[in-house]
Amino acid sequence: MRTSDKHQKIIQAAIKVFARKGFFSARISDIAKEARVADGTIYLYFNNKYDILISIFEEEIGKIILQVKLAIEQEDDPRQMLEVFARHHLSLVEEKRELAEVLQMELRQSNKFMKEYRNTKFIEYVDIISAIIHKGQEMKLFRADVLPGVAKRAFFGALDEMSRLWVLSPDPTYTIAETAKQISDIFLVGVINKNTPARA
Amino acid sequence: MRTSDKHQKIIQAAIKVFARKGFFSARISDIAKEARVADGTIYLYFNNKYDILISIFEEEIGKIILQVKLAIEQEDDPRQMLEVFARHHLSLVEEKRELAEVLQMELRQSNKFMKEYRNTKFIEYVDIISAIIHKGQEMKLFRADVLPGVAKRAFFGALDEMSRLWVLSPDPTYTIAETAKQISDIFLVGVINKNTPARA
DNA sequence: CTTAAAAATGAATGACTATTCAGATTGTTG
DNA sequence: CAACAATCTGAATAGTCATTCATTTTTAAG
Repeated sequence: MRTSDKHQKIIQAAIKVFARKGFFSARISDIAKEARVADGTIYLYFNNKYDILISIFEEEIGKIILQVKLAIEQEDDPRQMLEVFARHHLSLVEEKRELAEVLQMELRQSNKFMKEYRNTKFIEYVDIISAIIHKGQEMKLFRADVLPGVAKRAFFGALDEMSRLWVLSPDPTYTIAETAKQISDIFLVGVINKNTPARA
Repeated sequence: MRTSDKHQKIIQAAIKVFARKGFFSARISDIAKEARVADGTIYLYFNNKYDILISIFEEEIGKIILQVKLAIEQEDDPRQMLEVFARHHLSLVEEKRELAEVLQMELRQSNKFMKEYRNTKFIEYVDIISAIIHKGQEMKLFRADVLPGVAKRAFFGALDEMSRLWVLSPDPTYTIAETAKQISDIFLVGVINKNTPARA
């Protein structure tokens, strides 16, 4: 039967449960219950608990990358591209909150308990920013003395820290669009006030 | 006997073990072995495994806050203060790598498995940045339209993402001083190239 | 050198849960 | 409607470890 698609059902259940309890505290039986299947059924679709987490990373980040790349291709100004990336990244918290929680919390420390696993999808995601910065430098829009390896992390880190906050405690003080604009703005022109000389 | 100071010995051992295996995979017996005490001894000094982790957060972040505040007090220009903060934050990876790993990986997801625990020390740490930004705005050095709640997270996030990278895989491509300068620089004046008009 | 308190020990206990697999159920084919 | 295959089930297994506590060792006092 194709309509039930247990694989997908289990993945979605696992996202919910991992988001709620964290990977280690989540029980297989919790996931099974959430997915409305027997505990044993999970092992027909996944090798073990880690495998479920890895599948979430691979499959879900894969989808996100496709979407973001598509949105960025619509722009031709790197400055706009950064803002679009920012808006997409921040939107995730709103549109797929549970997935965002799992990626925020579990993805980062996955290296610690899954020694062999290299998360290439995640690298691919962050490298979208490198590409934008590189393009900006080629067009002489961005300073040449900006280190791309640092800048991409700075931009990503800024966005991600905001996501982390929102994931931990939703705060409607600033909207997504506003925050995306503000962060890309700071990144582009800085916080310095150019209208007033130093030693004001 | 005061010279042995088991409490401190256990904390230091726990930092090592948590850094190596992560909180959940770390066994109490691992920590005991590392600290050269019996398993049971740990429970004379801590209530349980979580309590060890919380003690690490409280005590070690406390020390860091003191140091950073002291260093920042030496400066009077907010722009310099940001760079000093950046250098301190990044230095942690080099000077206390194992502690940095634990804070990086476990602190962030602690809310997930310790529902009640609010990490006020961590908030206090990040708020050092708010204070700097606020001061910069008061002095009219920083733009007034910068949202302090976003800006402090953006700056902290940028730094922290670099730390995260270094913690995961030490990379001597850029030095700490260089990276600190670069990040505070981007934050202050942005990546835009002012010498060339747009549509270059 | 006692002796009592304090500190430390580590084997035993008790819970917990990922994973397995013998059997049940469901779907398919002729 | 067989008869077989594919899928699913969930109780049983097996291993792991945090925590306890009866006993031993160390320290301090008289």
